[in-house]
Amino acid sequence: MNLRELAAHLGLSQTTVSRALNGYPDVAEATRRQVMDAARQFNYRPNPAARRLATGRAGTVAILFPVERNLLVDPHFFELLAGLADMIARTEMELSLRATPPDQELDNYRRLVNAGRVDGFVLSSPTLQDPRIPELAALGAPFVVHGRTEVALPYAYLDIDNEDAFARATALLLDLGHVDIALLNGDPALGFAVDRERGFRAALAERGLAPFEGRVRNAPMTEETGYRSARALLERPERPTAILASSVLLALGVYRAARDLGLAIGRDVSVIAHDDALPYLKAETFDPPLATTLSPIRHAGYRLGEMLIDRIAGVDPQNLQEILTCDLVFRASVAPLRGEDGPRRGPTSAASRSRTKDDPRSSDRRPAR
Amino acid sequence: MNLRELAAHLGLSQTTVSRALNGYPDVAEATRRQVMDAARQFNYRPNPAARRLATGRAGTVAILFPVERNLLVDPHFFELLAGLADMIARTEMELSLRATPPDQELDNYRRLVNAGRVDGFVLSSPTLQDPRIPELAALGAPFVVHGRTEVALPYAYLDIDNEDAFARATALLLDLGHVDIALLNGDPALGFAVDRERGFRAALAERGLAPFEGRVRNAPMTEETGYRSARALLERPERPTAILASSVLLALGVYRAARDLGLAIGRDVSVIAHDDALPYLKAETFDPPLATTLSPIRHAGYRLGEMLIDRIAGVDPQNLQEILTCDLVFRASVAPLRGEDGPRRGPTSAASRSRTKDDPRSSDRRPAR
DNA sequence: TTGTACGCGTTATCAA
DNA sequence: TTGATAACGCGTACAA
Repeated sequence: MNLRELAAHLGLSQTTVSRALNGYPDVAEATRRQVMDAARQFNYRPNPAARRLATGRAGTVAILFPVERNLLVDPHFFELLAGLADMIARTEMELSLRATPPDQELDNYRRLVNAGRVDGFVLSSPTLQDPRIPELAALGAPFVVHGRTEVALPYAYLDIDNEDAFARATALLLDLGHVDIALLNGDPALGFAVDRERGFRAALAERGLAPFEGRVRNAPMTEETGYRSARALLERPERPTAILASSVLLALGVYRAARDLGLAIGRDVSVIAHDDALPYLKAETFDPPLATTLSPIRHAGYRLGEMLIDRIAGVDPQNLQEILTCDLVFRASVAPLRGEDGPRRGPTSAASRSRTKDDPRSSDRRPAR
Repeated sequence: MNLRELAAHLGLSQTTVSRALNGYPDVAEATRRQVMDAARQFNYRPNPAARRLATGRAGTVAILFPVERNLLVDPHFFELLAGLADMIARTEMELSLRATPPDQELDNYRRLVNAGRVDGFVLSSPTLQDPRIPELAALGAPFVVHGRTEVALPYAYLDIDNEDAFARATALLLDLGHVDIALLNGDPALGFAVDRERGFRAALAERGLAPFEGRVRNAPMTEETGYRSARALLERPERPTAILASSVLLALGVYRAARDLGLAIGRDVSVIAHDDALPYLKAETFDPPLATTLSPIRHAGYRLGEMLIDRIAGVDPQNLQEILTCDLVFRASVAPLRGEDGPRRGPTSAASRSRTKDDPRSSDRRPAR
C-alpha cells in the first residue's frame, strides 16, 4: 500500500493525503481524520527511501566505533548501544552501526554527512580535545556526546558528574581513616578519566593531602590491567589501604590481585569502583560486595537517543546539556582503616569473608611471602 | 556530484555511465575506463536512497535483538556484532541495529521484509525450534544463522562444533581420572546448550558412564549464576571433581564459589569453560589460568557478514553451512584427579597457586567449614 | 554499443 | 483548503 493507492482509495490527491499525514496545518480536520483512519486501517507506511529522496533527510542516526583487528572494544560501548537502539526503535528512525578503522574515522563522518546518509550522530568516549566535535560542528551535522571535552563549542552532551562522584568516594574513604588511596583510572586521553582524577585530587586537597607517589595509574579498563596495577601497588610493604577503580572490570582484577597477595578486600584494602551497570557483571555479587559510584550506562544511551532526536529537530545544543549525579553505593568492600595495632603490612588468609561470622581466624595470619 | 552531472561532464548519457559503473557487459571497454576514472576523480557515490527506490533493494542488513527493560543482553551478542559491523563496513551495505520487544520480534521481521527495508538478516542464539527460521524462509528473505536448530529447512548457518568441543573437553577430564563431572550450561532452549550437553553425555557414555545426579545445570550465563550453581554443587561432601562451564563468565562464578569454599581450582576441582574470546575477560588471566574450548565469536560475526552477502547475492543456502572446530586449550585449571590418599573431600587453603613453587602447604589444610 | 524515456514513492511548489 | 505537477537520483526496458 503506497501513497497513490491510499489517495485513490480515499478519492483525494496524493498531496492532500501526504499533508494530512505529516501534520500540515492547511488541511480540513474532517479530511485529516479520514486520512488517518484509512492509513491505520491499511497499515500504510511511507517508503523511507522515497521520503529520503524527496526530503534529503536520511531518517538515520549512526554511531561509529573504531576497530582494529582483534582490538578491544569497550563493553561499555555496547551497553550504551543497547540503550540507544532501544530508544531509536521507538521512533521512525533507524540506527546504523558503523565500524571504522581508527585512522579513517573523521573521513567517515565527513562522508556520511556530505552524502546525506546520516542525520545525526552519537559520539562516545570523547577525548579531551576531541577532533570529531569541531569537525561535525563545522559540517553542520547534529550530534550528541556521551561525556564532555574541553572543546570551546556549545555542543549537546550527556555526562555523569565524574568529578563529584570520585570526590565523594574519596571523601568517604578519608572519613573512614584512609590516607594512602590509589586511583586506577582509564586512558588519560579520555575526558572522564581526567574528571575522575580531578575529583580524587580535590577531595584529598580539601584535607590538605595529595596522592602518594605512584598512586595514580592509567590503563585500559580490563580485568587484566586492573590486576597488574593492583598487584604492583599492593605487593610492596608501603601499600595503599584503599583503591578507587574506574570500572567494575578493573575492580575484578583488583580483587584477584588482593587474593593473590593474601589480602582481604574490605579489611586489608578498601575498594570502590565506578559501576556502569553492566548487566552480566554485578558489583553486588562481588565477594565481598563491591562499593560503587553507580550510573547505569544503558540509561545514558537511551537518553542520548532522545536528545539526538531533539537536536535533529532543531533544539539548541545549549538546551541539551545534562549532567547526571552518581549514586554512591556503600558495600562491604569498604571498611574503616585498621588501627596501628592491626597488621598494617602482614597479608592474611584470603578466606576472610567468613570472619564476620564464626571464624575470625586471627591466628591464621601468615608472614608476607 | 550525481549521475547526471557525471554523465554531462563525460558527454555521455546517464544510462551508459550507470551501466559502466555497475559492471554491465554491453559497454565499450574504453568507455568504461573513462567513466570509472571520472567517477574516482570526482569521488562519485551513488545516492543510496535513489538506488534503493529504483532497484527495490535496501542496501541494508539488519540484526534484531530483543530487549526488555533492564534485561540482560548477552555480551556475546555484542562481540558478534563487532565482527559483523567490521565486515559490513568493508562493503557498500549498511548495518541496521534494531531493538525489539521480545513479543514483537517476528512481527518486526515481517514488517522489515515486506516494506523492503532490509535485504537480509543475521540471526543469533537460535532456539531449538526457532520460529524465525521458517518465518523468514516463508518470506523469502535471505538470512544466516549463528548456530543451528532442528528446523528441517536448508538454511545458511555458521556454527561451532559444540558437541565435539564438549566431548573432547569431557574426554580430557576422563583421561585425567575424573569421573564425577558437572556441566554448567546455558538456557536449555538454545541449540548450543543442547549440543554441548550431548557431547558431554556422549563422552561419558563412551566409557560406560553417565552424569551423576544433579550434575547438569542450566541457567543464564552470568557470573552470578555460575557462582550459585557451583556453590550448590561444591558445598556438598560428594561434590564433583571437575566442572565444564559454557562460558568464561560462568567460570568466573565457579572460581568465586570455589574460593568461598576453600577449594583450589586445579587441585581440588578442575574447570574447563567454553571461551568466546571476549576481549576484556581473558581465560589466560584467570587465576589459575582457565582451560578452554576456544572459538572467537568476533570472527564468527565477521564470517557471518560475508556469508550473508553471498546469500543475498543468491548463493544457495546449502553451500553456506559451516561448522568450525574449537581449539582445546589446556591450562592450569585442569589437573589429574587426586588419588584416594588425597583429601577427596576436605577443602584446602585457597592460596594454592604457589604450591607448585616453594610452599606445598600440606600442613595448611583445615577441616571443611 | 549507446541513448531515450519512464518508473520507483514521496515531498515541495505553485496555482486554483 | 485542495490538486496538478515537478523534482529527488538512479536503474532499466526498449529503441536506435
